[in-house]
Amino acid sequence: MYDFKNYNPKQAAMDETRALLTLGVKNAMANGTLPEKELPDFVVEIPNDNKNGDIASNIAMAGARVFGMAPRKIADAIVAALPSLQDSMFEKVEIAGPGFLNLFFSDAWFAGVVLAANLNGDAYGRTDFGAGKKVNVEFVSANPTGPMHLGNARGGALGDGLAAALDWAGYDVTREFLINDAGNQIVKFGKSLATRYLQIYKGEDAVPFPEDGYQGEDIKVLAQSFADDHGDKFVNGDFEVLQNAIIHDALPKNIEGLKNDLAKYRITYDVWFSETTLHESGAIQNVLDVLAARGATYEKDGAVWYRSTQYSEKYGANKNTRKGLDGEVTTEDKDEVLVRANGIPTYFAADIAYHYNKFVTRGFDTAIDVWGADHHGHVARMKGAMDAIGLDGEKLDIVLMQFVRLLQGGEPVRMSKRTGKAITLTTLLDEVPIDSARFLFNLREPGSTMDFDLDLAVKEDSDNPVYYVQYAHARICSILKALAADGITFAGVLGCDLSLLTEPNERELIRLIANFPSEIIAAAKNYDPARITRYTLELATQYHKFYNTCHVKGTETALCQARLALCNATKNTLRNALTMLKISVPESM
RNA sequence: GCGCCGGUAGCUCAGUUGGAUAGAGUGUCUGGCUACGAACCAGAAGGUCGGGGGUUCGAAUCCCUUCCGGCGCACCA
Repeated sequence: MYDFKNYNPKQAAMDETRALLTLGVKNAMANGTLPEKELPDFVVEIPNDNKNGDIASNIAMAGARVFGMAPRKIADAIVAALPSLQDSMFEKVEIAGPGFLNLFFSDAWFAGVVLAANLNGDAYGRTDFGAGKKVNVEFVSANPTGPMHLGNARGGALGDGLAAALDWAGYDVTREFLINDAGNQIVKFGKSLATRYLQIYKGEDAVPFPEDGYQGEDIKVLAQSFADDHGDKFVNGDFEVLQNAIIHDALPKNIEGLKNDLAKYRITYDVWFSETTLHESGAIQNVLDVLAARGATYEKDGAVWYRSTQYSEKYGANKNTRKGLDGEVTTEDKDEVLVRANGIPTYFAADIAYHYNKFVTRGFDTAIDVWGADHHGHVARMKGAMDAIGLDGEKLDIVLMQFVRLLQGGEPVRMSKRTGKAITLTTLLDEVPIDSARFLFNLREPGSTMDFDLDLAVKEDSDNPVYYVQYAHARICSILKALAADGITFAGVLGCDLSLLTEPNERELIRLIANFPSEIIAAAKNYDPARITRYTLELATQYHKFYNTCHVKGTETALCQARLALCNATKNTLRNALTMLKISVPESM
């Protein structure tokens, strides 16, 4: 009888409104109160103020020009021609203001929300919106040459939250980390390590440190560890032999460290993808061959170039423009090198091969990359490269994440990976509760720069919004316990008279619960999981308001049970939202 | 010079495909625990939506222009 699987109360109401109004217009045209014209585009929306209805439409205003009539007259004609609302989700329709049609939910709609949120339990919020399409979400992908920083903390919360939202919205999601274990930065890593190793035996002044080397303390620690295991046997040997040996020793340790830190941050990946495998398997060579065969490359100055300018233009790439000393502006193409004159492929070549692997080898419908804003110059040419190789650049979506500014004592703390003075993710997670970090880093949409207030994050009190949300859940659990102590238990939603839930704060709470599935879909569609975090704040706020105006304990049985059903619906929704974000859901605090 | 992302209350930020009186938190001020947890709630004050044009029934939202802040324009990744 009750099947609420995938039920999305908000969307259902909007769909029904559209169908009703469309039918109303058709009926009005059939009975002559509206002229026979093509149905205009119109909007169905939720008004800011529910005095203006639960659902509103501008159909009468949108049709003013087509029908050649005043909006209010059109509205009258449509309302008169509507079918009976008896079995609909609505109890009445009003005409208001310049011609808005405002629809008000019936008791049945409110009851349906409470039923769905109770009966669906830990699946409430899930929909089949994404129809099982395969989506790859790649995020963090920090260089294994050093510790992670605060940007990675934000990228982690963002990517993991996005993956969760997509999962709940009905996509088949793979979480992925690309290990950049090849290329120049690894060579630099090796040189830095080897130098530190030699300095241990010869003294710091005897062996100059590379100017562009990694300065961090972590390099010294890794070199010392290598020295502890192998002694001085590499000191007088070939530098490259030492370099390779020490990379081979240190890199797995760093990768293990990345995995541990991310696991502590509650991020577990489905795939850890090694860039080296692209070099070794011939995947890069294959991509170079395909691009060459399609005429997308040429040779110049001993290097292989890709015609980036030509392919990336449709994705918004621009040419280089320079202003000379004489004030004359010149423009030039910005083609990219794929294979250097020394025969080594660039990272760009590897990246094309990597995305080719995602789409062709592994068959993802969509690939989403979460990148720092400093990589935005790479976006257009990466998408263009997908077209160039015969795929579709539109299927590659890049989420650009703006920077994090760390605040401590109200002052910004500057970070720099090179000098090694940054606050690392490891340090952060030692100081800040994980719940707090995950919540705060996922509170802002990706496109805005965010401040991370360290003083606030470590606060375990009500200033910290995560506790406000968790407290709402603890309060619900507390009511259940208090009632159980009096011998009262929740008998289940099916026996409740949900039409008793008529207080404004009850209705408002139900409306918010109803939004949950739509909120997840919006987060998935807009690649903005921060919506979920903000939603938990709204829901907690409304629950606290309900709590202060509507008592559960001490009311007569039927109302008490109906309110228990509402509490349980809220509890399920809060728990599902927080669990999605991998934030804990305490029963008491 | 070219491009990307921002600019909304003192501060931090929401604002859905253009909709009705632009919202919330925080801070300031005033109230509410002898009924389920006061880590809460209610109320007050606080706005030229950076500026200027335009599009239309209607603009924080779309277009043009301009100012300010962050970032990017490598045979680096």
